[in-house]
Amino acid sequence: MDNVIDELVWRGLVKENTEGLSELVANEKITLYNGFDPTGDSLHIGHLVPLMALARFQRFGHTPIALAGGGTGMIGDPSGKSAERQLLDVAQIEENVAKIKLQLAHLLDFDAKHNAALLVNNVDWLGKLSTFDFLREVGKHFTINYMLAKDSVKNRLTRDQGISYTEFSYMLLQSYDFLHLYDTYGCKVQAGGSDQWGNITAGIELIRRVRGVSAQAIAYPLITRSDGSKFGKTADGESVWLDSKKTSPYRFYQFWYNTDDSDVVNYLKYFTWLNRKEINDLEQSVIHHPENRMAQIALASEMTLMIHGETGLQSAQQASDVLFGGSLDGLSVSDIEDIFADVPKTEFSRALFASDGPSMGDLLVESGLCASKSEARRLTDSGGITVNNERCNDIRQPVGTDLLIGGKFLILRKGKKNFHLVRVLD
RNA sequence: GGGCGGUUACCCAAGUGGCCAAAGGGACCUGACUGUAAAUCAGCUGGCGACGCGCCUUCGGAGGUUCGAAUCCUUCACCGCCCA
Repeated sequence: MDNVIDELVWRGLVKENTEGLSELVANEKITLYNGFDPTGDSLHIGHLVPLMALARFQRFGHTPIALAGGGTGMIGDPSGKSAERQLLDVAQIEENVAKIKLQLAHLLDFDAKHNAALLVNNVDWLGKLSTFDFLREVGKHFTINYMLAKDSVKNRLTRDQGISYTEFSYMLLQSYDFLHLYDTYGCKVQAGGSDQWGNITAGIELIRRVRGVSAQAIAYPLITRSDGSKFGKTADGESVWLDSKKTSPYRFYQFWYNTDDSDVVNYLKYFTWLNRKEINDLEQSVIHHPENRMAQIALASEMTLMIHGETGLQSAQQASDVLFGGSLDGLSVSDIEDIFADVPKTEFSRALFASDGPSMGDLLVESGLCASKSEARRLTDSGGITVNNERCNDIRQPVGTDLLIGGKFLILRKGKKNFHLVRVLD
């Protein structure tokens, strides 16, 4: 495959694109950018589609720019939002951008010889832009009619809360970003999620008017799951972060491993570096031997390796093998420490276990595995609780030191997948 | 500003004096089956306890009537519709 656009089309990543895009990309090594909001101090897997796409452009010799919306983040993009957003302060955003750069380095090559990726922050130029200049250089080129016609604005106009002048102006700032990057880096292509299309085309419009150049754009589809639920959240509704402190490598691995059969091939295309043949083989495997889950394993491994490295992948796999493979027999104390490093844990003092020890119910609640004693009782009665892989039938059962593995650990499990390590401190 | 209707648990939604910790549906959680899937079936979903039984806290907020209030009254707040 010699054209990045064909590659992206095959991967199902092109939702919209401007007409001249293929030709431009085929004829020259371009510089393109994709913006993202530094609203948190970590990226999550929802950011992966555009970032992986940038990385693919880079592998085809193009130069990617990741634009942190430090300035626009202080304004709030109305796209896809039903209500006015909270404004962030400068210091917070700076801090977020610094942390995010470390994560970007897993995906983009900032040290490449010819086409090193760039990370820029639009507060650097938007912060200097005076209202006066803004109105003369940007505002002058847009009619209100044009702006009102954008979906992001239209949707908000029909709502009671309306839209503030600030958010209404967002598309102009994003347009100015594009113009600035064109002037500074010769950046001719903007990429983004399809919800950004309105803002992106506004930028193309601005460049056409003030520079007479036809800039190009590509928009990625919104990633959906076959059952219609939102991609990127765990079962309990939490985001899956790239930061190992927020989402452990084990949980990260498990997230991908649990992908539905009907989604897994698409995800391999969207998120991994596996090539056409490898993915086709995995697709066959899903069709003929779904129970082997070769595709899920490949997906989970590739993603964990990319984000958490060799060590992260190993510990995630080892933990998964032990936790879902069965027996805890024969594991040493240090094995357990390693394997359960990624599992939530609680530490208790040895004194607590002195006499008969606490009751199972207390332990379940104290460890946070169950929200209340009522819940602990319900789950125990229905057989959903195990201690050291032995089913527990009575929450009043005292837990003495004799149950501790290696005199130190207790492995609590709720249902099939929720593990919790109890560690006794001397 | 005036009139009417509404506010119930995670969400939708019954309930209009005691049998109400509150129907039903969705969603979640757990069990069985399985492939750490999907589908299906079952159970469960305020809290505490001596757990087939009792207690405590909940029906927008605050007061009140009553032996007894989600249910009646007063008042406040918010939402919807109609009239100005």
